[in-house]
Amino acid sequence: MRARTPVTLADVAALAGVSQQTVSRVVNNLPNVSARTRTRVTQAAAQLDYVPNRLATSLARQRTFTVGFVTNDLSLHAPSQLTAGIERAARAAGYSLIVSIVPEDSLAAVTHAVRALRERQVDGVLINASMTPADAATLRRRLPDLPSVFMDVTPDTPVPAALLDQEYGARLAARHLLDLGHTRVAFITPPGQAVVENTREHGWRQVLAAHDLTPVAAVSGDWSPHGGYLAAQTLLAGPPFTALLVANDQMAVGALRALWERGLNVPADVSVIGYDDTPESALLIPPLSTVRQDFPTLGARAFTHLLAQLAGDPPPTPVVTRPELILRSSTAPPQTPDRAAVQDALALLARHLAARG
Amino acid sequence: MRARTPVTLADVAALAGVSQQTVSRVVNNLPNVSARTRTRVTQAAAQLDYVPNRLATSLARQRTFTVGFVTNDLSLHAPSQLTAGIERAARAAGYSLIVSIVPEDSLAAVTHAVRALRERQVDGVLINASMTPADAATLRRRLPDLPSVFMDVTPDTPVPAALLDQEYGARLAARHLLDLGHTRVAFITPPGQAVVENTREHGWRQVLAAHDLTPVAAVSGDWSPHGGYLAAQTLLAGPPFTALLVANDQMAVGALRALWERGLNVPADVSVIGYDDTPESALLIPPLSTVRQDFPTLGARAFTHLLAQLAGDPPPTPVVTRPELILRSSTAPPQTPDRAAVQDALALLARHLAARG
DNA sequence: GACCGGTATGTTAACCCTAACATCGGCACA
DNA sequence: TGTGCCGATGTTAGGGTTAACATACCGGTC
Repeated sequence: MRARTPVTLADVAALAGVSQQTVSRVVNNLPNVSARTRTRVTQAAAQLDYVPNRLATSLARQRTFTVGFVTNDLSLHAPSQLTAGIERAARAAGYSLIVSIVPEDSLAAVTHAVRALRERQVDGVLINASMTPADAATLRRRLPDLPSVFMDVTPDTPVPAALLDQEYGARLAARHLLDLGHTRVAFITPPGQAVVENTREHGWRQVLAAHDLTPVAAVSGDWSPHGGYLAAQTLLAGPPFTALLVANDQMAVGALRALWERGLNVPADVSVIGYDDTPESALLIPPLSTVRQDFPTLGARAFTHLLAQLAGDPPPTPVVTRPELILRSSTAPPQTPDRAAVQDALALLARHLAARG
Repeated sequence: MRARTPVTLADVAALAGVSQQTVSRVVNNLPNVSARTRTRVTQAAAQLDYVPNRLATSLARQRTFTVGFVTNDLSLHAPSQLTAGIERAARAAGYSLIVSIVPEDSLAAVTHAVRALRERQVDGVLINASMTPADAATLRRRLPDLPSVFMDVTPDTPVPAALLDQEYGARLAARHLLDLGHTRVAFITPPGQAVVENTREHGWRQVLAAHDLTPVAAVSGDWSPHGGYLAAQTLLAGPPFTALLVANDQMAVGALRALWERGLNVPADVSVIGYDDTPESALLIPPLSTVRQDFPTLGARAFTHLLAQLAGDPPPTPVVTRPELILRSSTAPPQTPDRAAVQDALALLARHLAARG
C-alpha cells in the first residue's frame, strides 16, 4: 500500500551508472550533459518508470507551481465556468489547481480555506467569494507574502482583483428597458446583501433614479431557477409591472415560468431581462435578452494577473471587464395588456393551424 | 517575494525553548506533552503565526492527503456537480482536491493528466471521463499502486468504479413513452461513440426492440442546448414522430425550442423526455419529464470508495446507483396532431383572456 | 536503595530533490 | 610544457517535517 513510487533519482542514477545530480539535470533538461549520458539516463528512467516527486522538488525549490482557488457554490453557472477558465490557463502555464469550496461567503470561512491552501504552500490564491471591501482588505492583510487575486468584489476594493463590471452591465439592462418606454419595473435581486455600491441592483437603481423612477417592487432570489420562480410569484402578488430585471439567467427561467403560469405573455405583457447569458438562454421560450459575462475569459485573466504578481510586477489596477448587452426576444415596448394578450394567443393559434397546412 | 513562510518548527522551538520534536507533537496533537509545555508552544506558534509546511510533512509521511480528480468539460452540468460533491466529501475527510480538466476523453489525455497528479503524489485519483472498458482497464494497469475510482465507464469494466446505471435510467424513460402508447419515437443521442453496451442509447434501443420497434430516427447532439436544438431540427426534417428521447436536459431545452418554433405542442403533439434533472427542468415550459441523477451524491460515494481503497479494503464490486424517473408535463399519450393543436391553442387563448377576468 | 514502569523530552536519520560548489579532463593558445 | 578556460560530472548541504530510538526523570515496590 505504502511505497507508492519507490523509484527515485538515486535508483535511476544507480542503473545508469551516474550521479543523482546528473539524472536531475537530464530530467529537468538542463545543459552540460553529454548526449551519450543523456540517452543512457533517459533509458534508465523509462525502464524503471521513474516519476519525479514534485513534493521534494517543491520543498527544495521553495516553489510548488500550484495555485489555490477558493470559490462559493460550484453548482452555479458562474463559479463552474470560472473554474474551467482558471484550470485551463493554469494548466497551460504548468500549474496545478487546488479548488476549495466554501459553503458561505463569510470572512472566517474564506480565511480558513486560504490557510489550508497556505499550508499546502500554494504559490498564490484566487478568491471568488463575494466579500465586502472591508473584509477583502482584512483578508489581504492577513496574507502579506502570498500573491492573491480577488474576484467578485467591488472595483474600489483595495486588493488585486480581476472583475466584471457588474454595475455597468446592470445599467445596460435597466437602460434598455427604460429606453423601450417601461416605467413600472420590478427586480429579482441576488440573495443576501443589502444594496451596496457597485452591484447589479445598485446599477439598476441608479438608472431608474436618473429617470426619477423607483422599482415597483424588489424581491431577492437564491440564484436558482426555483428561487426565481418563487420571487416572481411574490412580485405577481403585488402591484403590476411591465418590466422585470432578474439578477441571473437561471432565476429568469423560473420567472418566465411564473409569468407563463399567470397567463402573462413575455414580452408583450412583461419584458424580462436576465444576466449571465447561459447556454440555454438563447433557446428559452422566448429567447432571453440578457447581459453576457464571459467567465472562462475572466478566469484566465485572473490567473494571468496572479502570474504577474508571481513574476514580481504587481499591476495595482484591478483588471475589469465590461459585460455586453445581448438583445433577444424577451423585451419589447410596454403594451396595453389585454390587446397584447389576445393578439398573441391568436397568433399562436394561427401558427399552430398553419403548421399542418 | 520568496521566503514565504520563514517560520518553521525550529523557530517555534527556539522561542518556546524546546526541541523541534516537541513542537511537532504539539502541532499534531500527539500525547505525552505536559500541559505547561503545550501551552508555551501553542503561544509561541501563535505569536510567530506559524503555518506548518504540508509539503515537508507529506514528504516525511509518504502521504499527502490530496486526491486528484480528472474530468472532462467542467462547463457541463454533470462534471461540475460531481466536482462539488467530491470536494465536499474530500474536505470533510481532511483531503484537498486537485482538479484536472482533460479537453478530450482519449486514453492519452487522461494518462497524461494522471501522470501529472502522480508527480504531485496524490494519494488517489478519481476519473470522470468516458472511456471504453479496454481503455479504462489499460489505464488502471498503468497505475499499479495508485488507488483509483472510475466514473462514467460501463458497469462491466474491470476497474474500481462508482457509477450511475445509465442504461437502467434510459430504459425507464423509454418504457414510460411506450407505456403511454407511442410507437414513433426519435432519439437525440450523446455525441461520439457508436451504440455501445450499457449506455443511454443502448437502453432506449433495448426497450424499443422488446416491443418490436426501432427509432424513427436518431441524431447525436453535443450535450449543449444549441446542439439539442440543431439535432431536433434535423429530426423534424425527417419522418414524423410523436415521442422524443433526449440524452440530457440541456439538449432538451434546445429540442423544446425547435419543436415550439415548428408550432408543435409538447406534450400534445410530441412527448419529450430528458435526462439528468437539472434545476431548470422543473420550470421549463412545459416542465420536463426526465431521469434524475444525483451527481453530488455520486461524487461523495466515489470519494468514499477511494477512501476504502486507501484504508486497504478495496471493495471489488462497482458501486452503482440507480437513477429515478421524474414525471412532469412534457409527456402524454399520442394524439391526433390537428385536434390536439387546436384544442391547445384555444385553451391558451381562454387562459389569457381569463387572466384579466 | 536497587529496580520497575511510565511519562516527558531530546537526538538522529531519513523523505527526495536541487543549488552551490568542487573536481576532472581536454583543448587551444602562447 | 604550462596556463587558462570550459564542458561534463560528482559531492555536500540543505529544504521542513516525522519516525524511531535514546535519555532523563518521577513515583512506587520489594
